[in-house]
Amino acid sequence: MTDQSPPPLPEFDLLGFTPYRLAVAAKRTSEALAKQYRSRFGISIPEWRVLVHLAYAGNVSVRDIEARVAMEKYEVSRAAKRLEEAGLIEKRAHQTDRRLVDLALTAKGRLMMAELLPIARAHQEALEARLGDAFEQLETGLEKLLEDIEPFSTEKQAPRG
Amino acid sequence: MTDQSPPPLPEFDLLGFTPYRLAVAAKRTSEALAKQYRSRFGISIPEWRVLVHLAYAGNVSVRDIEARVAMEKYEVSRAAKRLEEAGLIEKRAHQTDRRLVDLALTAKGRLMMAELLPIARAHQEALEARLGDAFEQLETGLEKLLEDIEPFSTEKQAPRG
DNA sequence: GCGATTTCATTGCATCCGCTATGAAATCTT
DNA sequence: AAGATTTCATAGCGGATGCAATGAAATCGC
Repeated sequence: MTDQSPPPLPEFDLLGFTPYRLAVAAKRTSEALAKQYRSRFGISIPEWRVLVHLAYAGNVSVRDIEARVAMEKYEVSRAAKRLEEAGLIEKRAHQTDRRLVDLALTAKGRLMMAELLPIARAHQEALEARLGDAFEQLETGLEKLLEDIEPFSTEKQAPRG
Repeated sequence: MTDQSPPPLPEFDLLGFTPYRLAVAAKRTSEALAKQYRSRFGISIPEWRVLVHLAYAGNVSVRDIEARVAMEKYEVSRAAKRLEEAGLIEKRAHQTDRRLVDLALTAKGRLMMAELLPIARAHQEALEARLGDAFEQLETGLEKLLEDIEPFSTEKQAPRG
């Protein structure tokens, strides 16, 4: 006789699945802020990441940003293109290595960041306040989770000043 | 005299910014698995989420899945469309409410899930093992972070068995 | 020093995504 | 019980994303 009843599937709890939980948490924590970035300043998350990096790293190439921030090269490239079109950053050819493109904030970009950064900071503080003690725990977990991906600049850090 | 030096920007550490860290963590933990889903089974993350839900929730509508899993209605709808085209799920009109679409795994879908679920489970276990004690901490943090979004079924739970 | 290889950045293409509008069916209102 | 409102699912459209291919410049190997 052929078996009519389907074979039982192994139990699996999606809501307890760590990759899922992290994805939801990431979306949840960035949603409100990303909406502000977009509606008030017209920038996306990849663009925001590039801007933040430029805000405290001076002139850097696409490659540098890719290495530091968890972004693919083409993401950086496209973000940079849009930011340049918006007049927020400038691209300049590198002095000695003409393959590299040096990125830097324009005055307009700096002004915008001067407005944006405190908002992000406040967001972070609100988040920490809401989590209370749980924030430390979250951090411990994230630290461990990211530990062998975080120390980006293992081989490429020399060229940077 | 005009001020030539740019105004100093407030300090901001992107690498310590929780939304950023969560995004990286989410990407990192799902990357390897998602690649397998895609290359070996041809399914995306939204599709995977729908499948998992169907695997242990029997017949459900798009609306049900939207309520349980953190997905928008149109994401579920499109995932369902692709899954139907792939022969992994079946859509049927609901008995009494013809607006609803009941989704259910096909035999083919069940077979695939029987293969997929143990892989996901092993992935979770490997992750927990790698994190060690830090896993509990991560969980505590995530729990708190998600707490007021997690209890989905507040109003719509009655219809489900 | 010159061709082969590698590195850096961008782009083409196909797909995917988010938002909004649409259509269909049920429920509410009077 | 008929019209207005709400709920459910999908489709259209513009833009974003991922991947692989391309182009340009530097470095390597002989």
